[in-house]
Amino acid sequence: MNAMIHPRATMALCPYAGKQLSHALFQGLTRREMHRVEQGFSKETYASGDPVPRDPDAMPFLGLVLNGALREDVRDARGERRLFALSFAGELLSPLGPRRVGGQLTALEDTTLLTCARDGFDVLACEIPRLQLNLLHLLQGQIVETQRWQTLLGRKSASQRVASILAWFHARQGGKGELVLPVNRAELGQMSGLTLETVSRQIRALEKARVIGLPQPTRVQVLDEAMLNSLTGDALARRAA
Amino acid sequence: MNAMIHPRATMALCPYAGKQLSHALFQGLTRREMHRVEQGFSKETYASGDPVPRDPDAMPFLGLVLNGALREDVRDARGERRLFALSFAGELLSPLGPRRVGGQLTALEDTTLLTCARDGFDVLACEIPRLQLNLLHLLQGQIVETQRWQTLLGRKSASQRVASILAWFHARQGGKGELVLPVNRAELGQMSGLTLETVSRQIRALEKARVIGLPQPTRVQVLDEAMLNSLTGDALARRAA
DNA sequence: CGCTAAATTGAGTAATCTCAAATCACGTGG
DNA sequence: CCACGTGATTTGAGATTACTCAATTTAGCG
Repeated sequence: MNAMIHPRATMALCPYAGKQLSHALFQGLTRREMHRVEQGFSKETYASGDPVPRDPDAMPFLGLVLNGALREDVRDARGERRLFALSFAGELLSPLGPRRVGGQLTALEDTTLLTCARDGFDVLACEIPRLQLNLLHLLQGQIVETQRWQTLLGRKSASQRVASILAWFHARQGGKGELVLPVNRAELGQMSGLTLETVSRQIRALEKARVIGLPQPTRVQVLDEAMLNSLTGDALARRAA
Repeated sequence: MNAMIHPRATMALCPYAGKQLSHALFQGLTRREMHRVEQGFSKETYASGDPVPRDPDAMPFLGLVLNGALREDVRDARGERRLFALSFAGELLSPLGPRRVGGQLTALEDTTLLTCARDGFDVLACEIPRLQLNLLHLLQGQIVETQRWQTLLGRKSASQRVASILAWFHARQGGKGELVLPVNRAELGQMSGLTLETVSRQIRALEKARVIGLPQPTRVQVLDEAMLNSLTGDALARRAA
């Protein structure tokens, strides 16, 4: 994307930045359609820590994370703000329409976001049926993803939850040998429904078991990927006919 | 999308049964569009306990529960079948596309289901933009619903989970004074991530606290709705500016 | 009236949380 | 470059919660 310096939350709009937009939402579109899409969407870049100035209540929108990562915080029953979800490159940013009260998006690293007002998207989708199909595919993926969390939160032990989250980050970051935890222990706990102490103990246990290395608290080397995956408790349970 | 006879499962197909199809998915459609819709969807009825003979893996479809209720079972990591979700009248039946391996739908009571193959729906949605908009609204609602479960499973105590589930059934069944639990204690436990014993103890505790009455194990009288709601732990947390 | 499955209850155990203290990581100023 | 301060992380110990296993009671049904 291009140069863009900003103190806090400056944000540049560039309807078409010269490079191809690449995202599953645009799969299979013709060049003409892509051109149309580029007019309807706007691209924004955020530096690490920048809030995304959007109020989905006021104006529903569709967001695509082109690269980087975002965190979504919600306000819980007691009014506390807590980490609710993370979105990585290639993902759809939250669903659409009004989000939970008090939701807030923040860039975790340098992030490029492609957004489009909900109304505008409806128009585009009518013109480009393929766009609609792609959106449904993405939403489906999102729901499957949510089900994974439901399993995690409902039926897993602390060690399985932590292994699952690490494996998830690992996969999201391309399966490299080393991954970076974009959130601290307390936030890992909020995501997994555990306390920060329990998260810490489980991570250390994985380190002591030589499943992971921990050169720094936020850096994790995956030493034994197979073991990590098996510790998630997600059996290979395919076909049990 | 027509005639199809099934071995087991009493189920009648009636492309158009004379009565108006009423569902949020069809809100705002013209009569002409409704006619088109009626051709694309098929209506099926199931008696209590009937399985819904669908393999979403083989043929993705969209399902609307017109009345009655369905349960969805999935196969967990150990290959065990367990209750995953319930769908009541007016709801969208699972999302779309491939479901988890081993998923199975079963009618909990006399149920009318309106279904449409995924491909057919895409065609319809192109013709009728409003249909697509409505679907997105429904999906959004579904995701919000899933988030509610995520909160329940991740951050609630046993008593809050049980209160939440009862309050949820209560709301789903129209908020009458008495509600019927369509599932047993073990299944309530599977939904809420608790054991059947814990569910039982919590329900009895609510009874002893005179929040609910329990004339029969599957019948619950809501004696103190306000108390029940407060016990869910979902604070009224609006605006805390 | 049995029979069977569901539900309840009890007692002991295991896992996780809470609270508190110690250690570590890292940026700042000397 | 190093001491210092702050916040994150780790560790420990005891309290709680929910689970497990077992026994008992209840509900539904022929």
